[in-house]
Amino acid sequence: MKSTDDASLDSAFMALADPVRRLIIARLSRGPATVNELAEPFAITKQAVSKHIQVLEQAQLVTRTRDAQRRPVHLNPARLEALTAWIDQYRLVREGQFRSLDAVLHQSSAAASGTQAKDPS
Amino acid sequence: MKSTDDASLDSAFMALADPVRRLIIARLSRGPATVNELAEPFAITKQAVSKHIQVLEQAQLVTRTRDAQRRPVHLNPARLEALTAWIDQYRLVREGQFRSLDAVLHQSSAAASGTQAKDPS
DNA sequence: TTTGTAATCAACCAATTAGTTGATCAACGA
DNA sequence: TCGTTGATCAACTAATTGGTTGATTACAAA
Repeated sequence: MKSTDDASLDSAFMALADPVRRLIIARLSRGPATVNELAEPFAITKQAVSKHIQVLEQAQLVTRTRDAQRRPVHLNPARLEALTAWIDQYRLVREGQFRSLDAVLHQSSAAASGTQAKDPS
Repeated sequence: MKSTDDASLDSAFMALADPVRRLIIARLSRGPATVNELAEPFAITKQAVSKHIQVLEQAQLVTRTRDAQRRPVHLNPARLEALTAWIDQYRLVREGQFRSLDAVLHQSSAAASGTQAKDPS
């Protein structure tokens, strides 16, 4: 199970695509917390927050431990790191290079093969 | 308009939470492309890909230029950078520190105030 | 055992989303 | 002007999501 699986990235980015879940992440970066503690700042029910945490857990962005009837939620920084790793693949691409070239690209794409950017992998 | 607005992060992470859109990003990192070119590898209609690109454009992850009847799509690496910036806020958090501490945290949370991690902002 | 608390499960609703098909717009080439 | 190509718009369907309320499980304290 690589940490940059397609489905894994799916669930992780999806999990972060919600302001409530991002605030939960921010809160957990200052230490673990229970569902009740996490739910407090929000104007939604505890059940709704519990669902959000399930989403984060499925995305492996957080883990839960067991302690009596409490189930403290912990941040999993390793998974966040996997996301930056994915993004960095593409944001490090040379920027302006193609911007002025694209007018030529589609014109020559049929005629001249090899001028188009080819897969550098 | 800061690049790390709440709504802005919303749309950006949401945009990346789809394998088709991530593949489009990957493709665009090798240079701009038209909708038809981007749609080719996928088993969905061109209209569907056009919608995906609209999502990426709203998230400001890509931009479009105008060239005759073609509308080449370009990657916007600056926006990707904003995402890594957000993530890095939280993934750089000290890891193991709280993991062993949380058993104490909830026990002392009611009695001793101030021992709990408080907002460092 | 009974009571109280932390959290989840289950069922349901409203809103959004990804995809489709069909029609339309815009620009080029003959 | 007419036909072709690139791309979007519009309307619709099926599936998913975020939220609710009410019931239930698990544990601890009395």
